[in-house]
Amino acid sequence: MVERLSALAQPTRLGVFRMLMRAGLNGLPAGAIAATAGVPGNTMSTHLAILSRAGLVSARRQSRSIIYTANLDTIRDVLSFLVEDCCGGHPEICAPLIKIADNTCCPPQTKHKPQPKPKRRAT
Amino acid sequence: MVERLSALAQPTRLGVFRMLMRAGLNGLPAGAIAATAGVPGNTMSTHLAILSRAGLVSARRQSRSIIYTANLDTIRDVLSFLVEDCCGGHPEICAPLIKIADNTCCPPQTKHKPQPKPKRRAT
DNA sequence: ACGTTATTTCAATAGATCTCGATATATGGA
DNA sequence: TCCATATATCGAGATCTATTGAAATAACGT
Repeated sequence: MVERLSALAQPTRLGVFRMLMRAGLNGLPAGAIAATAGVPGNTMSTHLAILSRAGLVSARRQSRSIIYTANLDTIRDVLSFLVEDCCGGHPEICAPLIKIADNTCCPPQTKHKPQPKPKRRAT
Repeated sequence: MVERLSALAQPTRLGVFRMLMRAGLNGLPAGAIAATAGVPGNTMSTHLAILSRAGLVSARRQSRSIIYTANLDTIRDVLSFLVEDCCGGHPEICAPLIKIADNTCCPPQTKHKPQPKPKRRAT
């Protein structure tokens, strides 16, 4: 589990992981990922290997390209692990956590990204 | 966000975070946390400072002890960030993620939610 | 004030990680 | 086969992280 969190705890890799989450089942080839992230191919290859070793992404070859896809089951395990037993007999405490899936992951219909709420006035 | 994930990507700190998630609103004093984890006080203090700077835990003084508590809002943001836009128009793909809160965080046998969930069709 | 307990901060070292040039491997086409 | 494309692996230097002894700070009791 630490390996999985470590894999995500790096700016380039976190960006790649989210890119692949959005890309869905189709995934993306290594070259496109590197180009989008603005990182040399060999550097990205190292990062992808780390994500892959952590089980967060899967790779398949398609002709000359290697297509990477996010592994939903693994990320589910990571999230579950973090909130495991958090309620300790007081489910109401965890109410904020329960809304994650419905509000963020699979927003009802038109809603997509959570809009940044204006907390303070811009100066 | 990388700072938050980095804070969790270390065995001692991940253990402490989960310990505090289970401890709930009462939290635990630094000394007890260090003793339970089997780590010297100053080492644990460093780890707690990292979790605190990342916003994952909060600290309050109570007499001579410093009581640490997990910050549920922050961990919710972390989880949301990871699964953001994961569905890309195909909510069924994310079905595994939707079950996290209900199955792991607040298991059904102790379930007692403040408001019902008249939401999507479950399978 | 003094001593005791609880925790933090400082400083130094050991170890791990990030990046990228050079090189190697794999695929497809002529 | 030879060449071009796509990606992976190696190696080394720079940077970051983890740990802990020693010293500092904070609160309480006497």
